[in-house]
Amino acid sequence: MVVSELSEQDVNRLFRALADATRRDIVRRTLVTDVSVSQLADSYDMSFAAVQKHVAVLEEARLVTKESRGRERMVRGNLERIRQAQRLLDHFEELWRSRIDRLDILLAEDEPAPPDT
Amino acid sequence: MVVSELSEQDVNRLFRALADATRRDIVRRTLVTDVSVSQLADSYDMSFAAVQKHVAVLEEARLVTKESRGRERMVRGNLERIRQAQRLLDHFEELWRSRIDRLDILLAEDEPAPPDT
DNA sequence: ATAAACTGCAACCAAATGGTTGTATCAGAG
DNA sequence: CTCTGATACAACCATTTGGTTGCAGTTTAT
Repeated sequence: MVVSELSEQDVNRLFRALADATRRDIVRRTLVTDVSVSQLADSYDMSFAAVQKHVAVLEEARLVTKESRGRERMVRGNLERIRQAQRLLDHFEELWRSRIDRLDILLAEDEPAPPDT
Repeated sequence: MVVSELSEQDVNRLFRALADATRRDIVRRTLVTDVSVSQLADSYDMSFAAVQKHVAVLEEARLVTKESRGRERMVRGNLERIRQAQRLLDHFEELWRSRIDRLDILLAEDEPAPPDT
């Protein structure tokens, strides 16, 4: 189980960070190329401080990292975190498959349902 | 592009709905088997109304559907919505790949960068 | 017909979110 | 050294969120 690295709190932060269009856009841009905070701020119709807060949220969720370069902080998207989110969603798929399996078993049996677990 | 069905608002709701441990658990349970709202409420250490609100959030995000059965409302997880979330994350992966491609091009060239697009 | 179980919804509350402005720090340019 | 650009951070504010209690409406059971 590769996902056990993540606490429930971590998962909360991860999905919450993705639940904002500006932040998703920042992640997209910084996955393609490193961008400074002020470059990002120029792109959105809000204050520098607001963009900075979004970056901070993404950083706490570890969806981006920051690296000092002179007086700028370059923001870089962290693909590994995206992959962790994907793995979490994969688990939901597996659960769903288990429902199908249970149905199959029921259909294949003419005995009463087996003791649970 | 299969994801264009989703507005930014839809995506916000989708990820926000997933950003709560109780709601994720409800989705997991209702993906495996249909469960009534009161059965769900029994499982968590909060009021019935609180659980009902969580279900409502999931319903708005279309992560679950409800179906009347007698006096109960059976909650059923909607895998398709999970898959849409996965596709959204896949797009992030593709963007990241484009970064690599760009690097490859730069390394392979000794001419100045080609006109973009 | 009554009572009990299941649900929906409104009103309320504390805390978190997403934005603002203002001030301070820090690195680079003149 | 001084000015400017880039960032950080605090204080503040409106709205949303996640919880509560209370009440009303339906469906089932007695």
